[in-house]
Amino acid sequence: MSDAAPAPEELGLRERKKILTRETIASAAFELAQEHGLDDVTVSDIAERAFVSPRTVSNYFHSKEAAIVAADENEPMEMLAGFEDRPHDEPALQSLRTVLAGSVRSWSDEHAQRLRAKEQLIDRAPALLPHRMAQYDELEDAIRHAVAKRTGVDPETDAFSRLIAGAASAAVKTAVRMWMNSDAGPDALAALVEQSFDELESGLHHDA
Amino acid sequence: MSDAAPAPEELGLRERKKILTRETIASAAFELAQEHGLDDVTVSDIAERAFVSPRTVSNYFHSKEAAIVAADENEPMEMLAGFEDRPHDEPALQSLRTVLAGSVRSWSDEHAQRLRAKEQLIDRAPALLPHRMAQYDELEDAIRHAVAKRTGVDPETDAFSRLIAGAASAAVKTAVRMWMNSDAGPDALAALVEQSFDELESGLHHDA
DNA sequence: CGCATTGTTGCGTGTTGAGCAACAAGCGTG
DNA sequence: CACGCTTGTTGCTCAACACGCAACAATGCG
Repeated sequence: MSDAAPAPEELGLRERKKILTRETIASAAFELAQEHGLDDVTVSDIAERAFVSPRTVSNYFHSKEAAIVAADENEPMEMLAGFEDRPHDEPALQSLRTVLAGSVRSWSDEHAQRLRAKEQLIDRAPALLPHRMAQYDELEDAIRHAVAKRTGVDPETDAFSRLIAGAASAAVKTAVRMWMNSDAGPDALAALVEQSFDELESGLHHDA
Repeated sequence: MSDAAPAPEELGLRERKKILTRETIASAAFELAQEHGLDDVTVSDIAERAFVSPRTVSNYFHSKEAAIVAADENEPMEMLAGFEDRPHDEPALQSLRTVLAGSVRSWSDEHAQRLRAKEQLIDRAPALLPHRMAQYDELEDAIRHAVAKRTGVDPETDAFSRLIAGAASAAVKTAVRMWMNSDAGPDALAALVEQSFDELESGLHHDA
């Protein structure tokens, strides 16, 4: 579950199949919701398009909403890849700025476009919002653990890692919200992320 | 019944009754979940304890989870009462610090205790987490609109109000998480809120 | 004091989430 | 390479749920 440092990422066939199934279900759910609207999609519909049984859909997600929101989502751990390699004397906020902006910038145009569409769908179907918020919470958790690990503190009891994780997550969220109604690509999103981090670094004084 | 309802305004009887019903249902839901665990509570149980029909529970909340999380919740607008009265030349972050910390400090010990219990319950029942995150999002929205209103910008397109709202919300969340496993009162929570805002103001440099 | 408005309730229905047991598809070991 | 162990998938079943609808009751207003 929580890959520490070891590199052995040779996944068995089983694991890969599971991941593929999960992605297929999520994509099917998202596409259907986009086509017919959230209320006119059932788990049976999703199952059918994903070539699995309805029961299997339930095995992967507690609800169709969770499945929809999971589509094309970036693993928080992937978003933070490279954080450990940053110089440890660099301020954490700056490391996060570099890594997160870089991660966003590496997205393909297609991936970015799907994420934009997903954000727009969530705005149209408010029932999805809690689940998206939970995803930001996962990102926040990943950041928090990464920061705590670097500074050698307990992620549960350390206030600073919590706060910086929340702030960094808010920076990403802000950038996404600003970007989602434009027609710009990943580069523009990355620039917005950097801009948000700049304001955080300067203590959120309005002139930024 | 069990709650000292904060509905002091001169609302019609109808409005007050609705608010009371909502609070009664939410409290019933929370108490039952605390007593028996989330999975062993049905909407019928909740309805029974709240002296309403199951159908009415559905009228107020889309799910029992939403009802549970709504218990003893502070209206975001109330949390921000007084923000408009702060001097307009004061940095927004400082105004928020004062208002939010003050709001938290004014809570009764009982209210604080119930909120703590709710946080603990949410940790035990992860299915509640998305809904709590959505509540933080509501707080964030309220902050965003308040800040945008003061500076006269469009809350939808202005990046700064989004970011500061997210950061302030993260400050509150951080404080609550740090506080929830202690046995301290509202004053201690308020102090933690102020501490988080201090770190935000100083640009999140670790020495804070 | 009626009439319009609006909250509450019961009913019916399509959907959901999950436990269970059977089956099949990886996987490890000898 | 074949056997058994582990684990993902499926169909079945059922309690619970969300919600539209229409009747009813309480409130608010003129």
